Amino acid sequence: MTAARGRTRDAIVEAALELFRERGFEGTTMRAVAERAGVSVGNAYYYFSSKDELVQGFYDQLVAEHRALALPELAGRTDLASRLSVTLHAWITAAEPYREFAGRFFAVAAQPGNPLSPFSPEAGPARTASIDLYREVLAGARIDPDPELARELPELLWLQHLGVVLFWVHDRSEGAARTRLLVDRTVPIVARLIRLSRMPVLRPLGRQVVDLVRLLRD
Amino acid sequence: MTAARGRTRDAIVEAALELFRERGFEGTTMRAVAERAGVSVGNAYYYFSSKDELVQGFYDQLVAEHRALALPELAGRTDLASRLSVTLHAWITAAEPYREFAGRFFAVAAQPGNPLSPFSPEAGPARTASIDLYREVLAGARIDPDPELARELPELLWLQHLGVVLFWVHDRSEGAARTRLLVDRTVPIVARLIRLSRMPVLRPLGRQVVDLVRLLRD
DNA sequence: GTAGACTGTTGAACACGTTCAAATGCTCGG
DNA sequence: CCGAGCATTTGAACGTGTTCAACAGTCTAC
Repeated sequence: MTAARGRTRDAIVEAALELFRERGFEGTTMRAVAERAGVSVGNAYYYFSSKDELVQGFYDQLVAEHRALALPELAGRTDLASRLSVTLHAWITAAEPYREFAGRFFAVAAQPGNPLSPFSPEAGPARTASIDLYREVLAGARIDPDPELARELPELLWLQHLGVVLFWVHDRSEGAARTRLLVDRTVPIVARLIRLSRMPVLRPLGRQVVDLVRLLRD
Repeated sequence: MTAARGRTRDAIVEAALELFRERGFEGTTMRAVAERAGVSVGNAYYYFSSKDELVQGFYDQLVAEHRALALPELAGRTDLASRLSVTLHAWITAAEPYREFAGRFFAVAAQPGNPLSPFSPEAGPARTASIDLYREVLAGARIDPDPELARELPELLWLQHLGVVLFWVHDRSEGAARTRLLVDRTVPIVARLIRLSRMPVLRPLGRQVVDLVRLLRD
């Protein structure tokens, strides 16, 4: 019975997200998730092979919220620096409610081989969605970078995004103020580098960076 | 009895490192550590407040081994790119025996607030030692970077080092071949950027980077 | 030398993530 | 309608990291 299957699954995810918000990741026990979802512990494990896997739902949701928040801000802007800026700030805003347990969560995700790692196959859809957003950020900007570099730029901007996330996770400042400052400082550097990428002196550098990204991707 | 205290502590660290090597981090139980060290479980917790904390010993040892391996290679070299290269390759060599459990370990270390985080106060000595090594890497090279930038370069190179470590943790290739490739591709980029840092067009960029590092450091 | 305090040590007990054999419900060919 | 096969569900049980009340050993002050 597929409908029932879906209902049970959804109930478990919903209960988990609620509890994560209420008590954080560590503070949430599988027994509590099962109880709130109205199922047995074993049943939760029938659908999710580990506690870690329960947060994939949160993962997907965050990407969607980020997009929903960023797109309206992007409309009408053509300057790359400002497009990048609103996109990164939108992420910080979208992630805000999860700050407390995000640390633990991202630590889990940082584990190699973990399905929650942003580089894992399982996270492929969420990763692609995120990279695509940066593709749109670039598409709407009046820029004219080195063409070779241009092809890798969405992925490069996504890597910048990951860097911001990494910083955010460690950021304990009120309202993630330091992360916002980091964004404000980083964005002009990146925008300037992209603008300069056509300069003859920097051409070889651009090529090296392109090679590097391709190596990273396999 | 300070001597006994030290002896017990050492026995626990030693047992832990042995077992980590034999069975990995996850495969090592606190009960096994305590048994091999000839103490009770509770006693192990008297000295180390968690299993995670047991790996601080490994941390310190690795930094020392890295230095010991890098210094002889550095002697006689004056080209920055090659000095950077041998230093990073030396780290990969030093870390090789711990590849299997390093993933779990670094995941723990990536957790904000965790004493094992490279940014934590507890890891201060190991961090300083590592940054100092890069200070020496720079000191022995014939380079002439923007002076403002020069002051932040050791820390910047250490950040590059962290990036390599992060990649290495996820690298499953034979003999960490991909990480070595990454180093070979990254080092020329960094060396070129430093060389170019005096160029007028790049001056403002250098300043922005310096500001950024200072922000990161608090 | 002894009382008291402090340091070091013990192992049973706890809460948790996870597993698994067994029970229950569901589907579909006959 | 039956029953065989499959999907779903259960909760007790296991092994783990961690805690804690109790005990033992050592030092200090008198």
